[in-house]
Amino acid sequence: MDSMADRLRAKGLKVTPQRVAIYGLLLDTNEHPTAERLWEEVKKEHVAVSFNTVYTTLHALIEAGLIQRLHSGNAAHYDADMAPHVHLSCQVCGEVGDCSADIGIDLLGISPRVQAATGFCTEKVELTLYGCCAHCATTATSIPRAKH
Amino acid sequence: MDSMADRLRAKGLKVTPQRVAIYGLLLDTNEHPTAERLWEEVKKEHVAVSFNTVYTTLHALIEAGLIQRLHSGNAAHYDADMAPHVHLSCQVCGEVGDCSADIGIDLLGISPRVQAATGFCTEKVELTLYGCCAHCATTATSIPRAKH
DNA sequence: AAATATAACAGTAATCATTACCACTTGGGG
DNA sequence: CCCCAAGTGGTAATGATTACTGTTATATTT
Repeated sequence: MDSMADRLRAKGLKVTPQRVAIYGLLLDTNEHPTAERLWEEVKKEHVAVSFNTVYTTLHALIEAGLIQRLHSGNAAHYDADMAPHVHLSCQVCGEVGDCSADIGIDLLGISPRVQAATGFCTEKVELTLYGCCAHCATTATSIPRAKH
Repeated sequence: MDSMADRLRAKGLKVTPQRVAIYGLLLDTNEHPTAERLWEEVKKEHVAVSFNTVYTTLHALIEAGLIQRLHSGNAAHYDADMAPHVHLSCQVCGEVGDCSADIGIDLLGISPRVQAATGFCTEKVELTLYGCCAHCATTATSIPRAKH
């Protein structure tokens, strides 16, 4: 079967408990945690792992094209969903989520049009909306201050 | 006339040589420099300014809604053009530019649709394309290594 | 299944961007 | 012209990320 381990091996990456744990967590969640949050989750799970290894592992997974890194604030967020999609970054709670709804944007079609118009060769498209998520809007205790 | 100074005063900001220099540079260029690059440019111009002041000034300008901050890499880039537009981030030379061509994306229309679908209240939309700019593609001396 | 080469891990230290702090200076309304 | 809130500059601190190095585990070979 096409397990995580197979996918790792297919990219020439050794299969270690740490990698399986980190990649598995990213695949299971539809949130997009930061490296630090991911580290806490991994430790909570079962696996002893250093903070450094989280970074190096994430870097290895990015190089292998298995996950992507999002520039959605001051700290990097990581996403196992490689299909281009819209991200919602809440400036109050700091969470980054997907926009599940179809908002009629053809993200895939952008690259060829830009290439034709400007000669820019696109490798990755990132569409991020910054604002206040529905949850934080209701529990409006703190004033939304943009804390990039 | 609607000078820089007037715009600063209208936002309750004092007009200092440092602010005029920094804001002026951002208005003049259609590049989107980082804070460090901006610092070098300001010093080159005429004004003695500390690196710290560049940051605080940029922050003040952002708060006033006169410029915007872009999350287009590891370092922040700044843009005096407040209209939502597409950015092209070259992973080879690190420059961030505008996509002048119309690529048929309705950036303004996204916010209300997302609000209706998910309840997310959008304050700012950022659409960035990561890849290799036309210039770096021709002078292909270095291998494009995604540094993120 | 043991040996071996190679890649990964953990811990610390270093780097880079950004922010905080505080004493001193300055713009601009009264 | 004077005063004071706001701005500036210098240094120090923080937070995120990367580099380095000795040790350990994986996958492959024998």
